[in-house]
Amino acid sequence: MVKTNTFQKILDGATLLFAQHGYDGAIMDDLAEQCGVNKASIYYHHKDKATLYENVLTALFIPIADAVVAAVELETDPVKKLDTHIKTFSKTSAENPCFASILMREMASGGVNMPARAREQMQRILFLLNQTLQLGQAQHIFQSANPLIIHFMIVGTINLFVSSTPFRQSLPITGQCDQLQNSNIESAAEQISKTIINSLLLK
Amino acid sequence: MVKTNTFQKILDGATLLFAQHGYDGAIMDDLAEQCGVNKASIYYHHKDKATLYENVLTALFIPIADAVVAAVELETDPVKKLDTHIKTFSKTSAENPCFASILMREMASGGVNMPARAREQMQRILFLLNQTLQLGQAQHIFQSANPLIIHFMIVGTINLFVSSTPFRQSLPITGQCDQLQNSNIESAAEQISKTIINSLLLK
DNA sequence: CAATAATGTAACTAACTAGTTAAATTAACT
DNA sequence: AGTTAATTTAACTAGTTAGTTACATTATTG
Repeated sequence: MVKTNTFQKILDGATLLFAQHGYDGAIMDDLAEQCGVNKASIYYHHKDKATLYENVLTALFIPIADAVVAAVELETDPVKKLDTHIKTFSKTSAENPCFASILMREMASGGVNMPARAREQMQRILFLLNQTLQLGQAQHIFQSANPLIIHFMIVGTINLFVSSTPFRQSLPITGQCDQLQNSNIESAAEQISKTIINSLLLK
Repeated sequence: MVKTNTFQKILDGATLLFAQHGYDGAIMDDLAEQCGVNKASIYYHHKDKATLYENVLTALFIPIADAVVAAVELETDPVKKLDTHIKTFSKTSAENPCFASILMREMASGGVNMPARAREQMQRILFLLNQTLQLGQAQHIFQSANPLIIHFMIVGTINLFVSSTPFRQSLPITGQCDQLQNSNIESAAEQISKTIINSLLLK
C-alpha cells in the first residue's frame, strides 16, 4: 500500500500542528489551509481527527525507538550502551522537535490518552534502559538505581531542552554566564550522559 | 480586596481542568458544572478564559518559586543550597501535581504563550540555581557546568515524575525489577540530588 | 427597615468546528 | 478513445463553545 503524496503532506502538517497546539488546539480547517488541501481530503485519507493523531504519533515514535534500540544493540559494554542510548535519543529527538512537544503534552495528561502503539515505543526504550542497567549491575560496573528515574532524567531533560529552543532564546541572561552560550543538543547530551554514568559507576 | 469563596472555588476547579486538559481542552461549561456554579459566575469573577488562565498560573507558580527561594536562602553551603533547591522544588511540585502538568504543556509550546508573571517565577528559580552554582565554583567546590541544563535536569525529571503517576501505575513491569517499587517523590528527589551534586563536585 | 451594592442564574447568541455530501476532476486501465 | 476507479473540492450541517444579557437573590449599610 503506497501512501500518496497528499497523505504524507497531511501527516507532516498535522505533526507540526499537534506539536504546536496540542490535540484540542489543532483545528482541522487550519490544517487543511496549512497543507494546501481541501478539508474533505483530510477525511478521505484519514478517518477522523483521532485516527490522524494516532497516525502522527505512530509515524513519529517508531523511528525514534527503532534508532535507539538499533544503536544500543551494536554496543556490548554497559557504559557504552548507556552513553549511546542517551546520545541517540537526544539526536533523534532534536532532529524532530515535534516528538518532544507531543510527548510532553501526553505525559502532562499522565499518558492516559496516548495511543497504544506510541506508548509501546516508550516502553521499548524504558525496557532497553532497564536491560542495560541490569547488565551493568551484573558486571559489577553499575550500582543499583531506579531505571524509571534514570529514564525520566533522560527523557525529561532532553524533551525540555529540545522544546524550549524559543524559550531559551528569550532568556535575558547576562554575559556573566558564558556556559549558556553553547546550548546545542550535543553538548547537552554529553553533559547528561556524563552526569548519569558518573553517578552510576561503582566507586 | 478579599477574594470570595466562589472566586477561589472557580480558581481551584480551573487549575485542575487546565492541568488535565490544557487550555484549549478545558471547557468553560464543564468548569461551571464541576465547581457547582453558574457559568456567568465564572465571568463575573474572572474577565475571560485567558485571564482565568493567567490567574491560575500566577497562583500556582508564585508559591513554588517563593518556597524554593526561601528554603535555599536559609542555607550557606553551596552543596546544601543545591540539595535544598532540588528537594524543595520536588516537594512543592508533588504537593500540587497540577503545576507539573501545566508547566509541561507550556514548555511543549516553547513557553511562548506563558503569562509573563508565571515565566518570571521560572526565571527566579533558574537565577537562584545560577547563583548557587557560581558560589560553588567561586569556592572551588563545583566544577563549571551549564546551569540551564542542570535546571532542565531538575525540572524535566521532577515534572515527568510527578505528572506520570497514572502512567507509572499502568506499567507492566515484572517483579524482577524491585527498584521500581519505591517510586515516591522523596526517593526520586534524593536520587536526582545525589546524581547532580556528584557530577558537579570537583574530584 | 429601606435602599443600594454585590453576587448568582437561566436562557440566549454568534462564532467556531468536526465531519459529510454530492458533484467534479484526474489517473488508470482495456 | 472510453470506461472505471481514485482523488479532490465547494458548500453544507449539526453540535459545540466562549461570552452576554436581563433578571433574581442575597449582603451590606445608612
